[in-house]
Amino acid sequence: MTVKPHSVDKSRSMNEFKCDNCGLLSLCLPDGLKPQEAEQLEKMIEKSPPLKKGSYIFHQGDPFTSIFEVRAGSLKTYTVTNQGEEQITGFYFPGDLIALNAIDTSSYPISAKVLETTTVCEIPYGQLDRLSDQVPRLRRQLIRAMSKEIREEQQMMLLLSKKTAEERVATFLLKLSDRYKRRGYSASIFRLSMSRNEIGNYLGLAVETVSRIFSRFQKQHLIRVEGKEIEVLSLDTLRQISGEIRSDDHSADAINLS
Amino acid sequence: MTVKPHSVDKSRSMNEFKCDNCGLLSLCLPDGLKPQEAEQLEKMIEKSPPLKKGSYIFHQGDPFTSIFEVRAGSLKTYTVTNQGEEQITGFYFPGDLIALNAIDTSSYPISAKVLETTTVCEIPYGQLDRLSDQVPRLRRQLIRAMSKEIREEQQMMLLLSKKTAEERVATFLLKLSDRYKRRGYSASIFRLSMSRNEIGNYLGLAVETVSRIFSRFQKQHLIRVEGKEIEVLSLDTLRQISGEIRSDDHSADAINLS
DNA sequence: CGCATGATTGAAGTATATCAATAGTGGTGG
DNA sequence: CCACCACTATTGATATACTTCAATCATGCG
Repeated sequence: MTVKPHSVDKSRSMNEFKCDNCGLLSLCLPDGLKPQEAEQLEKMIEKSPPLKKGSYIFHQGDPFTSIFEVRAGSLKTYTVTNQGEEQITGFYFPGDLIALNAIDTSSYPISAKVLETTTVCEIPYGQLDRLSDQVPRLRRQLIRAMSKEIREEQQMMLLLSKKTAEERVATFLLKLSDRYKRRGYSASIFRLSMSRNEIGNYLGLAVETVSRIFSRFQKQHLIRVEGKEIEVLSLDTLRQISGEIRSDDHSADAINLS
Repeated sequence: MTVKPHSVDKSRSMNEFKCDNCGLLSLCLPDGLKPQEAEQLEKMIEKSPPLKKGSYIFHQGDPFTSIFEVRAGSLKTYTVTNQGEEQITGFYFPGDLIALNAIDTSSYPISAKVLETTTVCEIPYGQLDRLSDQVPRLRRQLIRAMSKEIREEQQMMLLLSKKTAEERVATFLLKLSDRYKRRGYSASIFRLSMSRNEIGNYLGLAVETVSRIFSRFQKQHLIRVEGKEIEVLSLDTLRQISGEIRSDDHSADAINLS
């Protein structure tokens, strides 16, 4: 099932794949690159064949060679503790970059496992690094992506350290909703590509707790759950529960003191 | 008490400060820079006067201008939730870089508050970014530092999500020990610059729990606590408790134990 | 020095985990 | 295409690690 980085199919026919809508150029590189720069980048990138659910992009401990970008589908990354427990460190969707945490190491500190049929782009880091010398914009985009990742993980620390189970689940659903929305999909109806178990693992909760809270939210008509299908019925209420008030901009928002 | 970034004293006499032992050149930039490169970097960096305990390097929401490096002392960074709760995201010691999470934002997403008399170097990011164009090594070091930060936060996620209170405290002490050791101080005797409250906040525990576990560890002769003074009596046992077995080869790639 | 703040220790409460049992899903091969 | 089986999800009952509340003790700063 494992697909090693180097085993990514390099024999794709030319032009079958264009980086035009590649995340490193769009989502991850919002400023865009000049056509010429884009071409250089494109040359070094290899697109994987569709990877089946359960296959690995890389395993924890594998020698680090490349970062990856999700093109389609979704995946999870996780570390394994010495006790053999798995801790999911993130879920990734099209446009997201993976393995930014491996850049200054010799081997991947996490595993990346595909949640549904997924394609990724492999970006050999050595080449990216070299190209960065010539294309400052590329370097900037990489740094931006990393900075963002740091912030998101700090948000996770806050979630894991301070939030109740309900707040966690609400936050999780909102985050998903937002990510789908940014990608042009519905913000209110989507399909969870991860299991309840994986959600619980990620959120620091038992499966049963996740399940119970889904049921509770459904009873309160905040969401409609049907297996992996989720419909968010009240983003606003969910936002209140999540503890992220996010008053969009007029942020004079009073302290919501309880 | 607040010291805004722009208010950092720029009127220091020349040569009172040398970057030779600056973390961006040493700890954070292990490969080192060529003398000429170092000089360029040095020119843009402003060293703060000693900042007193309780003062701020920057506040959450302040416009982002610079990253900072701790030169002496220590500080904490934290976010504030909408409910007004504080979540500490990290403790920083000499050589550590702060505000790597702000690079792609217009304002600092965290506050940085000094825990004891501390000096920092201010590195205006615009200038650093420009210099990075000319000095690839600099860019690489920045990226390395960020990659490492991402990994450390993932370790924190694991800690917060999977570890028991005892494991958390043990892990915390080991991490501190390791950081002091790397800086040339004793790995077994050191002074906690943060309060029990701050430790608890960081580890996702109540103060009382931290206190109790300190007492318990002391009773088991794993540590000796006397206020803020800590002596680690059995690194090995602590390591076992921490859940990070680390088959201890003193590796460069050491488990980035958080 | 003295008082506010931080630390410790004990007792009681609670959110969530764990255990357990049932129900639902989806993938596979006959 | 259906039937089967393993896996995943749901729901309830019980257990527990940690929090919260409370009271005392220590510390260090003005």
